[in-house]
Amino acid sequence: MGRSQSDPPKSNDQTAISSKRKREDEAHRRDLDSKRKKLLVTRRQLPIWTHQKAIRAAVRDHDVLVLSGETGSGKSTQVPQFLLDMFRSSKIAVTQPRRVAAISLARRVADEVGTPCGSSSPASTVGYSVRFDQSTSPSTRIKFLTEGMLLQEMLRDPKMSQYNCIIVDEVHERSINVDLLLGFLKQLLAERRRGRNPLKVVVMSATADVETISNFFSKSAPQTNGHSTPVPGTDTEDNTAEASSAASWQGIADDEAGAPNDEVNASNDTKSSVNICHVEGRQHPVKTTYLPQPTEDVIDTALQRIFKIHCGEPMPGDVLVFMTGQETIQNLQKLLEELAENLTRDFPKLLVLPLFAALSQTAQQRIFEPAPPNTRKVILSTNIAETSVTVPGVRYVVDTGKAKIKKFRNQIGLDSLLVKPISQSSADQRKGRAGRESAGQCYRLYTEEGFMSFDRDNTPEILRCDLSEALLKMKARGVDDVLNFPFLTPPPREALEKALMQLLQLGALNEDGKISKIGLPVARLPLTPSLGRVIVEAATLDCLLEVIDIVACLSVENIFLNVDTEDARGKAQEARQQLFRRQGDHLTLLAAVQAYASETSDRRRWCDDHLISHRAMKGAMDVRKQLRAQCKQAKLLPEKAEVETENGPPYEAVSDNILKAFVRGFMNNIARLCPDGSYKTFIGNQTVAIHPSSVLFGRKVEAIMYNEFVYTSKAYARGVSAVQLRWLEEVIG
DNA sequence: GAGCACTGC
Repeated sequence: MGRSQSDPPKSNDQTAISSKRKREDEAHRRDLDSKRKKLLVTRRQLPIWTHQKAIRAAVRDHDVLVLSGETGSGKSTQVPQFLLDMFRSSKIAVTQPRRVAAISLARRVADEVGTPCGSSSPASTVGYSVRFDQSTSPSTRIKFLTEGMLLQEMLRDPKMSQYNCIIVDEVHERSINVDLLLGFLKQLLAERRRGRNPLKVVVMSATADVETISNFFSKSAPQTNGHSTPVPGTDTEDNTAEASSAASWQGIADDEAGAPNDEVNASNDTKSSVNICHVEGRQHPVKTTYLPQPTEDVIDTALQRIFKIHCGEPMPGDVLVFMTGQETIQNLQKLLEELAENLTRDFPKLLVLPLFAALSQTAQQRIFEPAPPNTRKVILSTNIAETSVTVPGVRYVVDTGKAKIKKFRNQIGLDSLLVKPISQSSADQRKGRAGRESAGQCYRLYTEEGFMSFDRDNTPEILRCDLSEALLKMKARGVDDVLNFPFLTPPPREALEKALMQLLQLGALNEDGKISKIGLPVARLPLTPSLGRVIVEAATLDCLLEVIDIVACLSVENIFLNVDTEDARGKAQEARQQLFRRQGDHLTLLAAVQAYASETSDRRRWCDDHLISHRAMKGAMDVRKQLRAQCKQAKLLPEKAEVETENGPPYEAVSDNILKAFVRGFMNNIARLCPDGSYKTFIGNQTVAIHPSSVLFGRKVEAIMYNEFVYTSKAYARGVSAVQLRWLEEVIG
């Protein structure tokens, strides 16, 4: 980064500044290097370290490496580094299901490599890319990204030409994005093998069930694009300078994976050569205890177990209790706190902390604070502690064996969210949370027979959700025959057909099943096809800025905080009342965004005064900014649309059009009022109740349109507005 | 007068 000799002569001051700068740079480099050397000591102790040569050889000699390794093996941080010098001229992508993981892994790996992270320096070789936060440099060689981000990149660069290696991590979680990604990669491997720029894929999973994935890649799949002709493949080129012998691989290679390799490249080009590697994890032992008899009352059993641990087990050692939801957590918290009052002084104190996603950031932060002296923490948590949040100091896990699980019923377009038994792998994941720092214990509040009756693995999301978004992404990638797409787990044909029907109805597909002029921008928007369609419709109805504001709110958690105490009502409730619009939730959200955006002095305080979540509002503003930018790119919004909605004409003038735009995207979600006072869906004649969180709750209007149809204790409509039935004809016509 | 687990673009 030194100056070239052609630079103009510098003044003394400039010379002084530039030499100071040089000294600082030098110091910074030394800093990074000493950090790197220190970390190298720890890296060498990781279980995966001894597999380095084998992993490099496997990637060199095969198209796909399937790597299984339990927590603590070091695979997420080490594998990208092992492969770095094999791909000199291009990038390695590493996908993660969650943003925090992508960012923290990038920071860690940057330290280990000895490079600044992300965009902090043009020389940085390790970066990350997640929604709203991209941190890369021209020199980035390892890029951590969320699965959704890589899918988004794939829509813009179908060949993924900037990457020679794609590492897909945490595949065992089986998010719909990971399934989609694996299908696309299977197709892409075949395409890229024919070119000069072959692609390597590494699939990493925490469970030993690597066979399914291995078979998936090594078996041929029907071609999805008719124009491609099978070309005899060449063996993958040896693009590493290292002459590492494949012999060291033999000990680890699985015979079953090695066997089909010989024929792979010769016959059908959707087959890839696959190798399997297993790396042991590093966890402390956890002792498991089951109930002798099933329990009638899990809450009561949990209560007793927590007190037995607290009074019988030595300090320190916090307790993590896995429960189903906010309500049960708060109930148990109350019971525990009452009983803890009566504890004699012989026992340590008890600090009960709830943990669920809807909790404010500061309340969640409390689990990381050290407990006061002579106090044991009991954390009552939802599934959030299973994957997303690591609770420190836990030595005891209490597992109720249940979770709330969402499932989409495509026959009626209804989501159910019900308490169900978890899977065995989920139970083991929960148990593992007791052994992160030292040996621990896990109390399962079910019998061993109960455990044996659990499903082996979580049901992949692709079998549980609305497929319209996934199918539209496929169509946008040119996958015409979605019924024959290489799915790792093929969804039922009925579910695929239903989603195709939905896309046709939205006008996102042409009659021939190919993506339409409307479908293309919809596919690129970070929204469901329905909401994307609403955006496109709003552009023609001249209310796009307003609709973007509403859609932004619908894309984040509920902006209205729950009021559970009488005290919290009163003034604040009254202030919020000013935002309520009689037409329903959509215009109420718009009023809230406009009021928030026009508040220039203290937005946090404005939120507090109105019982509105500041976190959600900030999120909505991020989405709004992104949607506006993307709408400009898609020419839905004029380039110079700098008109702030809050300064524009009153939205009353366009309020009907706003709701009509929503009706276009949610034509199946219309219900009309019946003489008995209930609402029945226009299609299917199902009874729906307006959710208590809606401003229309308890109101009677001619007809309602809603964004979500969720079954919990009964079938509820959420995100509801009053509409006129004649709009339906108008919108369709 | 009743209540949504968790991610992600």
